[in-house]
Amino acid sequence: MTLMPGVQGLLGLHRTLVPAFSRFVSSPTQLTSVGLPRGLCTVTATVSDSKPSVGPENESLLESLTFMGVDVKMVRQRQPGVLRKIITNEQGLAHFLHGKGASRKVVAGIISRYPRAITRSGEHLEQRWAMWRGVFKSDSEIVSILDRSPESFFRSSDNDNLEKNIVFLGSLGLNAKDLHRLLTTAPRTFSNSVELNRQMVEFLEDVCAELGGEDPGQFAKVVISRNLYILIRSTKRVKANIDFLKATFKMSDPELLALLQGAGAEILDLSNEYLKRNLKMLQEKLASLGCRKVDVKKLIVCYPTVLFIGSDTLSSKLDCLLKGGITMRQILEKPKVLEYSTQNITGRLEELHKLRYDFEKNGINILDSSRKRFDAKLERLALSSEE
DNA sequence: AACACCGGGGTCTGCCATTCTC
DNA sequence: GAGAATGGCAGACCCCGGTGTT
Repeated sequence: MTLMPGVQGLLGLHRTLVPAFSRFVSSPTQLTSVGLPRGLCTVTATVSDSKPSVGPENESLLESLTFMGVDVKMVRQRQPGVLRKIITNEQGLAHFLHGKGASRKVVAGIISRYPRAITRSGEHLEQRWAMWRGVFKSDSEIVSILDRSPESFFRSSDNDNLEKNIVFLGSLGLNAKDLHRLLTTAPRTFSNSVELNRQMVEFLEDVCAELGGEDPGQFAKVVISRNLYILIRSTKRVKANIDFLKATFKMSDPELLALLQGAGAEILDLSNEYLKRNLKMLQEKLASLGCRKVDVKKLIVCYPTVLFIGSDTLSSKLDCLLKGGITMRQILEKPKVLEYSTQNITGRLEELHKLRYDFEKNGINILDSSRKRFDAKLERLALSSEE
């Protein structure tokens, strides 16, 4: 974690860029209103008529933000307290982010969506960025995450905690690639308190141990790398889902253990109500199509992702397959076809019908293939039908 | 060469509620 | 008591291709 002590000072040199709105300040971690050189910030306390009960908004800050293209209305709606602050670092933040390749528009978007970002000091930003750079390959990668989710980067001011998280997650056996995927996909994980992350990991280890698993540490690692969102969910939610699966299908411990560290990991973070609703609809739908209870269980065990699919989507997907001449038996045998969009399936069925493709004879694997492979197959079919 | 099996990769924030801190 | 920090929630799949087998 190498930091650049000179950068803070450098930032200050650029404050003259927009002299009228120069409101820079840097303090060790966060901006505070005590012990700072007055000359570095504009202190304006104009009475605002919008909210007389609390302190007035800082007019010069409002002007500064407006000038930067920030959506002040949005700021007021999200974190109104920020607008009342006497000392902020919006220019420093903007300069910092520009230096990392962010456009003016991106910066404005970041501040609009997570106003508290402007309360972070230059030094804090440098330090946090350096830590993220330890995981990412380039500044632009980080900029794109910030643009996507400013809150993930700015919500916590605790850089020590961030470092502890990186160490902790690394200690689980997650390698550099895993960490990269984790931070890209679920950046919020790194703003969680390390204690919260630890709780989830311990919870997963306990689950494994209770089910008679041999290596709880490995289990937790596998579940996390299979479901990158799990650390930003509550243990309450994950527990409810595990209990629900266990009770509903009366699974044995080894059966459940295998499911959870296999394809089942990805449905653990669904909202419990959603999971229940989807299963109920699935059971009803399959029953109406003549499937037995054992068929449903078998389907869930070998293809738990089916529970991820919303009931309307699933229903229309099944209808579309059945209408296209596929049988329920075939779908149960090759449930992966359900992974493709209804639109994709519909299109493929149409094309195959044109060529009088015989699903009875050839099976339905052709529906579960990449676009490239499907097109190649189609070409071959067209050629052979010409003969 | 064609197919089947199977695992991996992408992607997911923005808001509200509660607790902490000054 | 205000604002900051943190926890938790709803939302709701799709696609590709390596590799072993036939």
